[in-house]
Amino acid sequence: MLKMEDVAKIANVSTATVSRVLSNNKNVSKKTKEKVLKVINQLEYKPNRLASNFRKKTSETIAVILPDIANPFFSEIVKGFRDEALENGYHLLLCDTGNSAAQEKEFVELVKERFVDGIILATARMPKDEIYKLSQEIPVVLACEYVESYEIPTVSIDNVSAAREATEYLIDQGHTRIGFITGPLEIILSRDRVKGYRQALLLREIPIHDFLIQEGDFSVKSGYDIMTKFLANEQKPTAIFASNDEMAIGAMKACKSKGLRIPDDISIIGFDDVPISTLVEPELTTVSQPKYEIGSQAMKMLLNIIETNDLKQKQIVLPHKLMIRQTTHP
Amino acid sequence: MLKMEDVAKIANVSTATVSRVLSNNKNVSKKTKEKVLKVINQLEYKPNRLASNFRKKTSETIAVILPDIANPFFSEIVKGFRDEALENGYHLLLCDTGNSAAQEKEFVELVKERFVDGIILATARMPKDEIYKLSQEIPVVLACEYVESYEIPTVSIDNVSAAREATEYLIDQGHTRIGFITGPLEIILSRDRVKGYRQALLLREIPIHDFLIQEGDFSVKSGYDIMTKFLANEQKPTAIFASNDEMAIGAMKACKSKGLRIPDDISIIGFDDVPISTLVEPELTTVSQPKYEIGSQAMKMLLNIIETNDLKQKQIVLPHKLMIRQTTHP
DNA sequence: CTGAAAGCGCTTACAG
DNA sequence: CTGAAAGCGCTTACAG
Repeated sequence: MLKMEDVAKIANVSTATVSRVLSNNKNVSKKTKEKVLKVINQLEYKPNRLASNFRKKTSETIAVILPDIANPFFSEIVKGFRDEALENGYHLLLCDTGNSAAQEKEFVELVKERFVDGIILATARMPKDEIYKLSQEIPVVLACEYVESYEIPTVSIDNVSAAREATEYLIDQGHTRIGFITGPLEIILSRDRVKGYRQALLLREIPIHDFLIQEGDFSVKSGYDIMTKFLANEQKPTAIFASNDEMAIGAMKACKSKGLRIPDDISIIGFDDVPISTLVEPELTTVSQPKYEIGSQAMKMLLNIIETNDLKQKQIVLPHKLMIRQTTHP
Repeated sequence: MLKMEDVAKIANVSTATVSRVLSNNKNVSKKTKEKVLKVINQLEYKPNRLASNFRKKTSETIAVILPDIANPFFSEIVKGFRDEALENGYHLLLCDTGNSAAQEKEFVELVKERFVDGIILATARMPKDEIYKLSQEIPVVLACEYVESYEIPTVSIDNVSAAREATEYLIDQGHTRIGFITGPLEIILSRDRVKGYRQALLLREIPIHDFLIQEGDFSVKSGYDIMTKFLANEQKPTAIFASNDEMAIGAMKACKSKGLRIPDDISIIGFDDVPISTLVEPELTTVSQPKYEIGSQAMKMLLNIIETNDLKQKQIVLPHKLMIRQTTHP
């Protein structure tokens, strides 16, 4: 393997100069630069990244910690991360926690040792103050969730308002018994969506029944199971709002298996607008998030923190949109 | 940041000894080892991975190059990669080519500079001989595809036989005009599946019509468009075999929009058995691959090549299974 | 079993 | 604008 020394010798300059050329340092005369570049090309010299990273104490990689890469919601966000990172010469180290808080913690530790340049948490299960602590040690951006009262950089939609609007939409259609299938409550965005749901009922002076709020785990199965439980109750809900599309689809399955027609007998709204939501029948009404945008903006923000150490905008809130399709009346 | 030197000083040993303790080298007395470990724990010393990697010329990361992380087929395989890698102290550098051959090539180059310890190609768009060349430069395992006539390590199902069997299943049900929606033909596994389809027709002495073989790009939309084209033809197929589930689902949509009943008017078989296949209605009959297993075995093989430089088994073929559901008659 | 010392291939003050 | 030289924090023959 060729070293910088070899290049320097042939180009008749010092390794310092070669290094400067490679890093696009301005303190090199045009003539020298051209000469060195020519030798580099001829020799097909590739600098040793391991050495360079070690020397500069950077790895040019960003750790992305997320619950489940197989979840199409996250894979779309990851595309945003990736494009933005790659464009700036960074690579992604993907850490899939398998929805486990313990794994999440482990990854955070692992990743700190690895000298990644920054961390993106796409949804966090750890408590706010730990995220805050982490962000003091290493650049961190939280994607998909908004954290109040801390100076943690976040990129997300307004989950509270989004959930409130979807619930109000159901209320506008005359529903008063609206079942809410929430995601795991240790996750901030889950709590925010519950908050939005409750706000809507409160605003419209509709009584809140605890029984109508049930916690799932974002899987199709949990949606199915909870819906089955709802339907076994004598005071069945007439509409369902689920905190993600998978659970909504699980709920749809349960309704169909009981012979209920959607949306005539029961209305259903999901959250996220993942591709499956237009593949099921009827097509799912759902709250759409700008997934790719969340990803790219979060990465942009992180790289900005890393490179300038100056963060102008601490929190970005992106717009959401209720996609009215066929599981609710228009 | 603490260095090894600090630990050595306090423990009253040389850095060489500390390094040996850390790497679990046997040439350290039990007593010394304990002493050093104690100091390491007290000081909460973490070795600098960047330095260690540089020195050892390894990065302890594996590059995974795949077409599309958002595709649930790949995300399941990635889980297999990840679990196996993590268990052995390796991390994954995920490179999503966005289904582009050019991007794939770029990643290969990028990754070679990065000193990753090995590469997994989950499906390759580059020609066989380039894969072979690459595998001489750096440990490579090809996942999902089988390459004949080269010594490239692969982990896959037998795509030819799987496609043949699925086609024969349709023939057994009396179909003779079977439309085949293939994936991009630059991909080996696409060609293998076409091969299996043709073999089945040949074996059963059913004429092969070129018109019935159409190339999609693995997307729902391409399945929809091709199906629409099939249906516009006066000699419509009575059954469809698609090279992945997304295209099969696209085909289903097209059939439904024309008022065709599945499976009564037309039978459909997909490939891969991704989660959506049981969420659509009717549930999709499809060829199931052991996705997770493909991932973990491929990673195991790669790590084996890296660490022992000795590869006992060059090619692994895992079993597939036709999952008969509701888009075909039983 | 242990240590002294060289060296991995870069980058970066420093001096000119 | 350029070079000599130190040094990043480890690991690894080598010698004992």
